[in-house]
Amino acid sequence: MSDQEMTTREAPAPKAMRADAQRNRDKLVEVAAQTFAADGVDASLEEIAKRAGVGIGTLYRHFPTREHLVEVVYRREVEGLCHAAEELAREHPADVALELWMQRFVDYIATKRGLATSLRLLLTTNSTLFSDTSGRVSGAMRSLIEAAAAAGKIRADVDASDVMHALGGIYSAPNTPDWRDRSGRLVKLLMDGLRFGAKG
Amino acid sequence: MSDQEMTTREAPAPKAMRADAQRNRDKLVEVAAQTFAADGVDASLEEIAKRAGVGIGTLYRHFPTREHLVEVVYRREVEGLCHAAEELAREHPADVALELWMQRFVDYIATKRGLATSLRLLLTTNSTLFSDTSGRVSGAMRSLIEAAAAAGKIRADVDASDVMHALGGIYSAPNTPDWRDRSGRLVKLLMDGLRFGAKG
DNA sequence: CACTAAAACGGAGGTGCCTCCGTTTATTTA
DNA sequence: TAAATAAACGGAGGCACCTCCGTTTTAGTG
Repeated sequence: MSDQEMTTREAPAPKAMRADAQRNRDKLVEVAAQTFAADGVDASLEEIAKRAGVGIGTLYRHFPTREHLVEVVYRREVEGLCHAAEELAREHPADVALELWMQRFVDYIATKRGLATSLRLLLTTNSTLFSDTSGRVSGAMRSLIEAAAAAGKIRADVDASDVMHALGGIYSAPNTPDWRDRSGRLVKLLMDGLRFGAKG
Repeated sequence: MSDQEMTTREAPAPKAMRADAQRNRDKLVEVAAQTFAADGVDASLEEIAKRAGVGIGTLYRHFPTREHLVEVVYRREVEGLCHAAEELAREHPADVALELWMQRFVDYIATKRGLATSLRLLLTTNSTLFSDTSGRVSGAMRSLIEAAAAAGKIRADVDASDVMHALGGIYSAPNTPDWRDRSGRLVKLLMDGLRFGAKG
């Protein structure tokens, strides 16, 4: 009711932000996402500020603690994953969309694993973080699966929670160097299983 | 069976330690305990090393992370508390011993509250830490209560878990400046309740 | 004792954290 | 458009972390 802004980009306060502030903030999140992915969540904040082309003071004004920044990056990741689900569904056959999305889901898991360590403390206070994001993710997965089943591309006797459960092994797998490859094979294997007996 | 040492002082490895190493280690723990109590668990490690009269390198050799040091200090605290129970029981009438011990228990709680924050991360991996120490503490309390009850100094229809429960309020009380005083009054009040109806 | 190997010491140095405040820039007002 | 004001910028500076390695000390051995 009282919203006055159309720019619904991620903003900490509902108050409108100055243009340069918004620009810098977006750039910081962008760079932080890349850097965390590449170097882990312990990456230097000064390095992130430098790569984003702003001073360290600016980074700290927007994100008072490292955890704040990590949380925003994580939420953005979830956002991207859910958005990708819609996009893939629009541009590919339902079963292909599902497979491509699951491949991307693997990356998300990797991120989540990395962040979980650094957010463990935060989670004790702000416990809604993981629960509501994982709700959104499984919602996205559900849409893809139902669409694929409705199109007869995969069997109809499974649901999102079954698939999520089948992917559970990714979570517990140790951080071996070939982790990613193995996860990719797991996804392919799972897709074969899903396709087998389609329209049956 | 294979123990070769009598010096059962807190030592990380069963291997005998060089005399100077042991000396420095003990001093560090001693100083760290004081400093953490005075300045909180975020106290500067370099400051602790300096006060202990050793180089920062020595501190890190003995305690690779801050958490290691905090944990050792905490265990020492528990040790002291349990030892105090025996000593007080030896030197005072049973009810006085119990009261004095509970006063000291208040300090222990304060320490534990402070450490809990910094150990929260550690606790997820090493979850035996709090469970086994609190087991020892409640054991000490039980001895004192049973002795006092057996001597007819306090009523016999309460046990350690009742008293622990009654002291629970200390835990949740906010960090007001008069926290300590109020806790002291709570202990006195509780003792009056325990004494009332003794030998009844 | 003198000698030696192994263990422990310690602090310089390189890096990151975070605050503080003088400077710059966007927005509002006249 | 120009001036005024509020907001944001940015980096110097001070402090703490932690590693690395040359120096010192201890505990055996002849």
